[in-house]
Amino acid sequence: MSKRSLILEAATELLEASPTGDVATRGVAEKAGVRQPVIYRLFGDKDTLLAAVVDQGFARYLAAEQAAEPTADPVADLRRGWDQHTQFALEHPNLYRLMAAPGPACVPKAIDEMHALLRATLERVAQAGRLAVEPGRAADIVISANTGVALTLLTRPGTRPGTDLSARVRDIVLAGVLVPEASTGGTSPPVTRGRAATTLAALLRRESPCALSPAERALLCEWLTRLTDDDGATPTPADGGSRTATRTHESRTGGSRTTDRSTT
Amino acid sequence: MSKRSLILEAATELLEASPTGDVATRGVAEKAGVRQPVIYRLFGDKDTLLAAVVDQGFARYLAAEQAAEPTADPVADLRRGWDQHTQFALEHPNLYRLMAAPGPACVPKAIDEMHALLRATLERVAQAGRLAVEPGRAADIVISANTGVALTLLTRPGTRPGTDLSARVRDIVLAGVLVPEASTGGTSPPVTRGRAATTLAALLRRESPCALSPAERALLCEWLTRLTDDDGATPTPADGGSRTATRTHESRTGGSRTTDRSTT
DNA sequence: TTGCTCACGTTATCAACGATACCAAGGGTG
DNA sequence: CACCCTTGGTATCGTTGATAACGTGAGCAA
Repeated sequence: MSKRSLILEAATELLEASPTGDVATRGVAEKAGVRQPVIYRLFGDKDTLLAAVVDQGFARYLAAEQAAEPTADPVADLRRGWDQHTQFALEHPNLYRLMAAPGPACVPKAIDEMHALLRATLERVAQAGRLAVEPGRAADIVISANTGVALTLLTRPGTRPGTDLSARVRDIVLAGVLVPEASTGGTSPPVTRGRAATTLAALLRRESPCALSPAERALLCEWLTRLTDDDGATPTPADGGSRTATRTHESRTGGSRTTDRSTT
Repeated sequence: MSKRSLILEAATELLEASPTGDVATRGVAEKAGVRQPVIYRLFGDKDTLLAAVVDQGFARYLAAEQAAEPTADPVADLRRGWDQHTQFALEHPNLYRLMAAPGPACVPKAIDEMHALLRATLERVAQAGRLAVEPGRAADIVISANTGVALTLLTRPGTRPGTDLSARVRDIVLAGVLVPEASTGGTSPPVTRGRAATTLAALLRRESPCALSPAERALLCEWLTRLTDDDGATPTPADGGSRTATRTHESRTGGSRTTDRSTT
């Protein structure tokens, strides 16, 4: 095994085991069985070394994802890609932070590869007539939102445990990027049980006089919150694919002023 | 001016002017006109100092935003908040990176304040009947996506210049979180408490699987019936202006959906 | 006044870090 | 053999975060 690979492997292991998310070149050299200046001879810089570590880690991840990608349903692939992205971030927090929020030396290679892979999937989605925006822009949109969700989950683990933030944002973003699936019937009624509960809870929170006692009201609000969670059917991964676009938001809420006119 | 403020100010200026996004305690001390150990006496740690810098910077931003917030149209406030968030990130990249991707010492205060402010706006949106998910979760969703967009714009300035990524993701995310305007096609639904209770009760009566136990459900239905009875009560005792604003936004701007499919 | 504590600051220093200068084999090639 | 280039090692520099030890002046009791 080449010394470069040894150093890369040692740096990867130390980085993933580091509580601070940082590694020292001396530690890497010692673990790799070489002297410190060898690192600078092979990589030239610590940032370059870390960039190589990130690139290698993401290359592995992307290879694994690319291997299992092509399915008959490109939209399902899209959703699976989002979930794997989030899962990878949670499993490799330090690596992911280095990629998502780099310092001076950027790491464009990993992101670009990821962008390319996502774009390929989006291209298949577009060929199926399901994509609503240009694939490149859609890839930017999806990657941005996915990165934000992953970083939120990383840096704030106490963010409402049990709330599957990633799945929620995924459904929202994909629904905004995809063409709504053939809506059942003419106008699909978007009034679900969860929304009704949300509206009622908000109204209850505001107004004071009520037909219920304060204790009843408190319990009612708690129940309404629980009802807010399930929008009718729990999003099981088996059925979830079809629900992606059932949320037809056919009127883009407000100001697409910049989207239509100026893009040319 | 206290030495603490001097140090904070010096650290802020150095941080914003730093190309690497990092500052040295010696530089901060020199600029503040004090000796280095004073920093450790006042803050105890470099991470704590940086956390204080981030908190102060975000407090200023949040104060400015909070001052200009309350408008008649809460949805418009929501959109403006998103844009100001993105703009602030672009204007203060180092500060924003420290907040969005912190190291060992987290900076929960700034994010929590931001979350609270956004949640207040979302509460007003919910009271207008425009919110589709629980305000707390909606705040998580919006902040996550907004952070991801801001970090993407920061770390990759070459991301398709001219494409207003932030506005696109904003429209998508808000469309996924809000109730579609004029969903029933006709007039805006008068969001009274009794009507929401009626809707929810009807939905509960129809669908069987539920997050509540049968006993809880029965009691909930009874309460909803009682809430339905007081339908004639005043919908808004104090602020009557909020409801008039639910329709201010124009409905649509032509199909932005299938416009640029053919770009390949 | 004297003696004491305590908050505040300074000087000097440590340990770890990234990075570099300089040297020492090894191995082809003429 | 001499020559050069690659590869690696030794020793070291400058900087950084952080700390120990000491000094100083205000407030306060006896």
